[in-house]
Amino acid sequence: MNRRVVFPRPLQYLMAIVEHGSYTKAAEALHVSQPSLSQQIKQLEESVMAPLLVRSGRSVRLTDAGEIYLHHTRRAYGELDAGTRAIEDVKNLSRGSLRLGWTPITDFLTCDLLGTFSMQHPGITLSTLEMPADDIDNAVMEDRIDIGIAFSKAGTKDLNGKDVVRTRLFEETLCLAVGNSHARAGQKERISAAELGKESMVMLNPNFALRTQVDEYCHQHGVMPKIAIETDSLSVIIEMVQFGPLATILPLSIIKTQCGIHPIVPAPAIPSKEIQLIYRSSGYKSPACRAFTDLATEWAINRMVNKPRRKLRPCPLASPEG
Amino acid sequence: MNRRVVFPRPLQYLMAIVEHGSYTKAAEALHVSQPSLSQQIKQLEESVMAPLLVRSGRSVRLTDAGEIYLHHTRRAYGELDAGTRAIEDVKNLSRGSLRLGWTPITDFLTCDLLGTFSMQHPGITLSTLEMPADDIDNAVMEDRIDIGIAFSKAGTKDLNGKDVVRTRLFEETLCLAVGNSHARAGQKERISAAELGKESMVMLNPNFALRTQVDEYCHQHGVMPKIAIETDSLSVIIEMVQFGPLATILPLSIIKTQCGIHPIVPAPAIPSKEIQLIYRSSGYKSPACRAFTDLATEWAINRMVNKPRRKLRPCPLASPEG
DNA sequence: TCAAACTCATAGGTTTTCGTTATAGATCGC
DNA sequence: GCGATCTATAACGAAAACCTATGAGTTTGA
Repeated sequence: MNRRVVFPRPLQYLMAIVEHGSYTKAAEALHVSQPSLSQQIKQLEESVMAPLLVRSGRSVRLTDAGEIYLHHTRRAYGELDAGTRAIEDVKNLSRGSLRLGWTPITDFLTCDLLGTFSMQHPGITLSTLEMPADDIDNAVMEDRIDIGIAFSKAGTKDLNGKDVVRTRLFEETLCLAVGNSHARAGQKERISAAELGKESMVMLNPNFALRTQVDEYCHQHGVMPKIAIETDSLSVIIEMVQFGPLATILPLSIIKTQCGIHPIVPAPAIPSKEIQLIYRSSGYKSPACRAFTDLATEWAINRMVNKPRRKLRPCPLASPEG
Repeated sequence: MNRRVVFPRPLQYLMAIVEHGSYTKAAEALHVSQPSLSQQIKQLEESVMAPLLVRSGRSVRLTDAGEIYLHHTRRAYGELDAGTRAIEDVKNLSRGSLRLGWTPITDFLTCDLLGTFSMQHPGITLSTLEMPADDIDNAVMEDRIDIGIAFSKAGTKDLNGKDVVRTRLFEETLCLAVGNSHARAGQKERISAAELGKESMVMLNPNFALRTQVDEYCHQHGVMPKIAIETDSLSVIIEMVQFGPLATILPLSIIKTQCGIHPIVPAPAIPSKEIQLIYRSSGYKSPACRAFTDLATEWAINRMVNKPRRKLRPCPLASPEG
């Protein structure tokens, strides 16, 4: 009889009495006085409006009703016992869930992190939501997601007193990317802002942080980018660049992991952007959430070290590797 | 939230808070003050050593652990709720069990009663134990069976102060029984004790009440019965009589229900014996037990009225009929 | 058969738990 | 920022659970 399980005393007593076949023995086992059992059982019988135990001199036995009621009692006890053990599982990270929000860019950059986490904690159910960068802060605040992964927001209201906190994971430098058949394929030299303005580009929609970043860069250097195609799909961009004459601007590490596209570093570098973890600063953080933030920072450090990485087809949640 | 169900208050509160999404609303619904909920939930969280609810200003939400624990809580609640409803079933006789003890003779006389009961209360699980007449009283006292059906015991210690009571169901007259091929087949006249002593008989073992009864009768009339075969099986006896030259002595109603055997009434009648219901006088009687005794007395009365009955092969628990 | 031992039930007093009121701290909407 | 709303805390009172002492009924063993 586990004291740690929340369970009605009368029912614990009932089980113990049947188990020991005697009020007295059960009382000893439970470290309570025997009259306590008498009283509690009496009240229980009144509450269910039926006798549960027959006290016939030598032995205590179950009535018909008692037999059936005890069966349900035991099942209920097992259920609550399982409940407390399940809580342990949550604490151990052998159970739980984690809702992750990220953008169409950051998923490419961190899906490996997700794979690592999933492998380390196979019991945690991960669910990811792709969403615009602007939504992520709200989603965190409104508790639609536990953790967000996004680019740092451009200066505007960096920490507006809300209870979300953003921590740096790593930085990404932005490069021009061209395919194998592109005229600049294999170019080692850096490319100037002016030259960059001459390339036909496939780019993300202007509501992406990455796009506004590029637009600002071009504006600062007095060039007007030639946007051939706009899309909200990173896969589309990569596909177009891989097999066509169009260029694009993407984080360097994404370019490196994709087959058939090559980076060309711009001469005045495009200001690098921070990839950040976004989560509630105050309030409850589930064990899974805490574990994820811990793993993420650790992973970001290792990422700097093991820079060379295998080329991958775009595939969030792909097979994990260091 | 049913007050009649035995269930831990903290868990009832937890369910209500989640249901209403607020401590205050749950407190109103439960007709308790709001601080009660705060305290109980706090204690519950301490007892399971994990936060279950996140109070984040506007809304109250479940934590990861709370989600899982609530699931188990609801199941446990349902289990105990089902338990109290199951007790109602027992009282309604739509569930329950009844253990019946009888002898190899009385089962033939009352299996129709059993069939009737089973049909009236299909939810009651009947289990029958065939046992020597002498065991039945002990079995009732030791609560191995709920009800016994046996012949009245010959005078000896009729009611020896124990808490078993015997009530009369009906009486049986004992007759000589012969098969179709027997010399006396079809005899209408009564048979004297002396003539009876000349018949070769197949009889029950001497430890059966019926047998001792016959032995006494013979002794009183100064005849020595010719026992050709002794057995403890009534079926064997009937089989032997049906298809052989042997006779036997059996209750009249058994003879009447068997094909191919015929009764011959002895001239000084063998003292008739009472078939009795045996059960505990004091202590708990299950609803099923009570219902059975009620039905049995009613059935015994009707039995006297509808005397003619169909011929049956020996078959306890055969298809019921009036 | 009787007494000792054992069982559960009951009564009265004590401790613990639970519930309530009052109030403080925090958050949300205006 | 201020009022409204919600939860947490504190202190007190009510209810319950528990314990000791004792009684009634049974069983055991001499």
